Amino acid sequence: MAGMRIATWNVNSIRSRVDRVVDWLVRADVDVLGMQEIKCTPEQFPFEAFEAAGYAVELHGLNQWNGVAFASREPMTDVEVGFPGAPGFGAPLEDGSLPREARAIGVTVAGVRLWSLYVPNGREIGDPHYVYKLEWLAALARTTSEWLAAHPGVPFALMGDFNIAPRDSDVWSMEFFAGRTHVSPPERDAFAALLEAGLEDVVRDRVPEGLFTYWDYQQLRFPRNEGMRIDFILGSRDFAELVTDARIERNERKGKGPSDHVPVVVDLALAPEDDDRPMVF
DNA sequence: ATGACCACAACATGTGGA
Repeated sequence: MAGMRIATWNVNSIRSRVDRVVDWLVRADVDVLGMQEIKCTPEQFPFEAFEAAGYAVELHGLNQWNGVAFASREPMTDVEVGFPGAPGFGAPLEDGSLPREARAIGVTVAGVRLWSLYVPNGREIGDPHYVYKLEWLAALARTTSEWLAAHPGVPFALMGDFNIAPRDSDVWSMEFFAGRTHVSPPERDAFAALLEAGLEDVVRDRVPEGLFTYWDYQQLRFPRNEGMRIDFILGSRDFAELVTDARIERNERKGKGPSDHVPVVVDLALAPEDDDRPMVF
């Protein structure tokens, strides 16, 4: 294949939105979609709608909370659930460890390593969920750094709902977010550590400033355009060099029954295999 | 019009989202 279209989307329950998601996949001609907040187990996942549209699915879902997945028209290999060092959260298990939540799944497609991530929310600054969020992100940065060092030259990307607005322009009002999560310095430092590990935001410079990926359902946030940019595709240098275009699909927030997040899309140029493509001199 | 929360489990209302 000469190119591949990759997207990430927090779908906020796949069972309540499968028709919208699959319709968009086909309409937008997406090859690989990373989903977050599927909110279901494998037994509950609506595989049929994806398969009928030509997509295979790999997922990590434990219960009605969180849950991440990939849908792809190209073969997925090396499926990995959770990442090394990811902390758990909640009441300790019998062995004293904490339960691991369904927040990370990795796959390889056409030689590109991709992760679909749902970063913990954090709730309020200082809350145990906030501490967990920061520890989870620190572990992610460590593992990313180690993986990149061990796999030189392999295009790699983390994509998903990071629940962090790294710049003031990524929220509709810094006054509104004063003292709240998503914009606090420790969260922004945790995001910066991912960039220091060797990743870059491959979408930002290709979309307008102030174009958000999330708008709360409440208080007319979408029609007032009071949103946040918290969904990202962070690629390694080898990944970034393949990117030819990027989009935020704002229109998917419109209409009946939308997710509160919209898809983020990148197009990759892949080296053509020596197959059916005529050589052009 | 882009429009005044939504999804889950469960069946009343609590939890979680951000």
